[in-house]
Amino acid sequence: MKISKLDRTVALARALGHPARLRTIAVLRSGELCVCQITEMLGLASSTVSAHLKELRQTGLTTERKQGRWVYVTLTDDQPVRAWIDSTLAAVADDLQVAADAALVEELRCLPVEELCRLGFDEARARRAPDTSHKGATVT
Amino acid sequence: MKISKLDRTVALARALGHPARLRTIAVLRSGELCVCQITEMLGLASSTVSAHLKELRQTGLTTERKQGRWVYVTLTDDQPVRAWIDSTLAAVADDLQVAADAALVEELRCLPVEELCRLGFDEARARRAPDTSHKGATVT
DNA sequence: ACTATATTTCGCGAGATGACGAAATGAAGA
DNA sequence: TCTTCATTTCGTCATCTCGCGAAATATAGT
Repeated sequence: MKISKLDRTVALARALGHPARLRTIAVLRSGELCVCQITEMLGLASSTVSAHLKELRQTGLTTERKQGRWVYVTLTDDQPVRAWIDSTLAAVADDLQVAADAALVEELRCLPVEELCRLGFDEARARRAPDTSHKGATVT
Repeated sequence: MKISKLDRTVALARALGHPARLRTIAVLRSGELCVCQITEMLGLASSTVSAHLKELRQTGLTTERKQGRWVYVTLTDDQPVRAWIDSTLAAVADDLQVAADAALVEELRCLPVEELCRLGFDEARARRAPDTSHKGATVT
């Protein structure tokens, strides 16, 4: 038997009911990201991030695309789901953490993915601009 | 320190991320209900229902009003939250379970609360219309 | 005061969740 | 083919969730 609308909606709500997943969805609004970029932003073990991304994918909130060694995550193009995401994220528009995430990701996009993955943000950035300092992803 | 927008939004999503709570919110759209009516609809132990209602209240999705021995639950009048609830519940508009809940609650409203609480739905209903049969709240 | 009873709180057990590190997988380049 | 390495899967552990019944709380009526 098919999954009911009720259960599907519950699953969607649960999926956004965790800070790491909500932050991920929020930051994906600016476009697709590599798994290593999301991992850097969240500051969690890659295995943990993988599990979160799996849940987002299985719930239908995101889709993934594999390109070489890297996996890129995008928001679903399902319109009703996108609309619901938007209405949920409206509440975090001016959240400090979400803003910090967006700013960090903006920087991450400037770095070559292979360097970010291999070295981590601080090292990769040092190669590009050795004199600036790094603010962590987590707001205190 | 105050709770962040992020954490509050996560809490809201989590609160709707359970069938019993989502069904409760859905059925409250038709107006306030007594705890015993919600308990009858969900078919769960009253202690369990009490815990669910506590979470909905603490998250700010509902408010409660005590009248004599009975506690009546209402949706919050906070407009942004109401809007988010509406956009979430749009997805379950045509769900079987949600429709069945609405129909059942329609009947429950016709019964005096004191009889429903004391006897349960079947007994209370038998007193009013001894020859009709009862469809359970749970869709199979 | 005493009883009846609607609801909440408490204590507990089974199962889900989320974190991690280690090991497995799979694609790119040498 | 052999190595490298981004990502996933697996095993484990601590914590949270959600169900229940029993006991506590609080209110109405006698």
